Amino acid sequence: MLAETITEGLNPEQKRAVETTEGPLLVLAGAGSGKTRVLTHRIAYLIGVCGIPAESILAVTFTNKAAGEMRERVEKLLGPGADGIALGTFHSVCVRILRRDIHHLQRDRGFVIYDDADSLGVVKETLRRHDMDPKVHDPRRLRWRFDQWKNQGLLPDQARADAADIEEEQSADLYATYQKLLFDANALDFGDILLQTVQLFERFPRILEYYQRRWQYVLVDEYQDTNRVQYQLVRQLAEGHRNIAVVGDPDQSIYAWRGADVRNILDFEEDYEDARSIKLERNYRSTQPILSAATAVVKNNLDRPDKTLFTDHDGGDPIRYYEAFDDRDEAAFVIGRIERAHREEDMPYGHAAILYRTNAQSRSFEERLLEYDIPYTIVGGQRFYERAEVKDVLAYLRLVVNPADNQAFLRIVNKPTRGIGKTTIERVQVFAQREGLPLVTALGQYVDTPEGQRVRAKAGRFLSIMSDLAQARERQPIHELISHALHATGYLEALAKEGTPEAESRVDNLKELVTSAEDFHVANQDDLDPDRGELELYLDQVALISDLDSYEDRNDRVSLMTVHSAKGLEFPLVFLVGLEERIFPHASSMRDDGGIEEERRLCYVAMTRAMRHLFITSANERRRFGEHHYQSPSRFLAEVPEELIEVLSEARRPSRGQRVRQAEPAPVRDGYDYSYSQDMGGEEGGVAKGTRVRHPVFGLGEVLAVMGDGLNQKLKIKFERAGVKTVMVRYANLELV
DNA sequence: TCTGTAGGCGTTTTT
DNA sequence: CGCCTACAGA
Repeated sequence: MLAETITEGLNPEQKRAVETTEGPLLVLAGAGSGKTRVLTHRIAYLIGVCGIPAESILAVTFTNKAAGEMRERVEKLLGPGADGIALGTFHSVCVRILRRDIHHLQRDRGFVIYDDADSLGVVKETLRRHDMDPKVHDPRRLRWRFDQWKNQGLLPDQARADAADIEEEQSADLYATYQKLLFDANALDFGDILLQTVQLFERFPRILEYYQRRWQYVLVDEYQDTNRVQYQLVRQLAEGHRNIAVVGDPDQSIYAWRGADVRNILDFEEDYEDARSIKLERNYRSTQPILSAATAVVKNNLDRPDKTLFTDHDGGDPIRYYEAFDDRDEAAFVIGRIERAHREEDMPYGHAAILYRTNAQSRSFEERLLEYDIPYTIVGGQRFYERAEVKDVLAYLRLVVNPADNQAFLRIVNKPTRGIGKTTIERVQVFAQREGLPLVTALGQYVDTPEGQRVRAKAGRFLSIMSDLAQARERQPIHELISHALHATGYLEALAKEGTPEAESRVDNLKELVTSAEDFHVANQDDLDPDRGELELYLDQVALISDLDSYEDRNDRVSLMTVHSAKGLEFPLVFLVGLEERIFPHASSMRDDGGIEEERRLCYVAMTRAMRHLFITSANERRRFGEHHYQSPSRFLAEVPEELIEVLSEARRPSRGQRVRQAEPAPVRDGYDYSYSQDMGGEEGGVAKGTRVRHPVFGLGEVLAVMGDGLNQKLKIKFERAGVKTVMVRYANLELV
């Protein structure tokens, strides 16, 4: 194949990045600078021009979507020659390694992958084993801590050795128990997948050598988002041949909270001496105003390498800013604009994206879109494979594959209810712990003990379902197996009996699951692993899939997603919403400078998603947790040069009558406080029994009773239309009448 | 043991 | 506000 065919159309820097095949290479690629292009052309160049076998190339990404896109584009360049490239996420690559070699760590190759919910269950079990109260020791927080340790590449004993205080030591002990429980369940959590791989390589150099020899060329995408373990893994694999190419952008490092360390990319040239580095600064995506605005914002970060993006796209709209009265007004504005562009300019709905900081913000937009009957997709939030009904069925299958999967067992022993309640389960747990058995096995033996007699018949039904499924698995393809399980377990029947709209939608989801399993079956027909059945492969896949991965950019739907999810995507028309202090930047990021800088990078990522039009909005008043909060526009807004912004309107607050106010501003309650809430109430406002007030929702009413004072003062009010309600003075937004 | 409901609590971002 | 858990009653 001719080198020119592959490098054609690349700019000089991109071309250099493609042709520099040997030795360590750092590509600093600004937003929209053709990063994926470089990666894919580089792979094609290695194979097509240098004659490197596809099998010798490893390319790692963070999302399956990025991996899929890359494979597609390489295939376009090479045709079927692209088969055999190891191309996947860090997690999927490591799972493949572990499926082959984890037995060296004295573990079973048939392990299951635990998701967040499963692992939270294990944390709770951990606390139980230590006789600790989950109310005192927050399970989520503990899990987060374990995860951080894993991200750092630390096993329990190392974590304990590094512990700064008694409390951390205690957590490290819990971590040890947690790992033991995972081990017993023959399960790995997300963090383990990476950590155990690094462990494997560290302890068995000969296995590492095998992979080093196999993958002569290693490419890493989004290198700025790698954490410690990922860094170690890359290092291990690149040792020896040192053909390591990493691509990334320090300005787009937005995963520090997950243990990512920008230093990995910033220090690359020191880590790998004689590394070459190439900067891609030409932007092919956005107009100049958008680029200038985004750059102006991120330039406020002190800790960043100098880099300026430029574009040939001359002209372009200024950024438009709308300050909304409240979240509903904000949604109305955004949807109105989308509708107008669709109607007047024939813009396909798929060209528009609404980006927000937190998932919870999607609601008001969703409502409005529904109202206007505009098609949309929400990426993230509740994931398909995390829906209760889907997880339930999958739990049956997981238990078939791996009887040690106690989380799966606990999830479905009594689902649908078959009379195996809490007491029975607790007894079985005790029995299992004493005998050192997995729970299913323990249940089988428990029913033969004298105290187990009572549940014998009920448990027998469950156990026979399990053995029926085990047999069905031998002869049925995955989608039929799932369908079989839905019937055999009585799951569908139970839902049908409910008859609620909710149950119906669950049935729909389960149908969709069967359909998608059939797709999987068809797609995987040819590469069957004799060692591992279809079911195992399927379970791996669903465990590692994310919502974004199944997101197809359909041309006819508005996209709604968090800024994090939007990384790597682009849209002609972008609405960056909720640009308010304490939302973006988020309140929890304000504890240290690093937090604010990460938020600022996040803002940069958000703005650079826009190709042609960028709208920014903020709302003065917002309901959160059902309470009213007042916030000021984000500091990031002030960082955009004035001449690049067109302000569309000043929000005016409707003023009717005197507001009920509290004399003193609210003291900050804690780090999470949204203290822009307007505090009202107290005697100063003149609220007393008999006072007539107006509530924004309930209308006119009369105060029946005043309860408490200060911040937590509540009023019992009899409303003319809404009846008697109790409201918190400081959130109710009352007016004196 | 199951089912319904009251109360508490939470939201940052995700492979 | 809405979800989940804990608890009470059947």
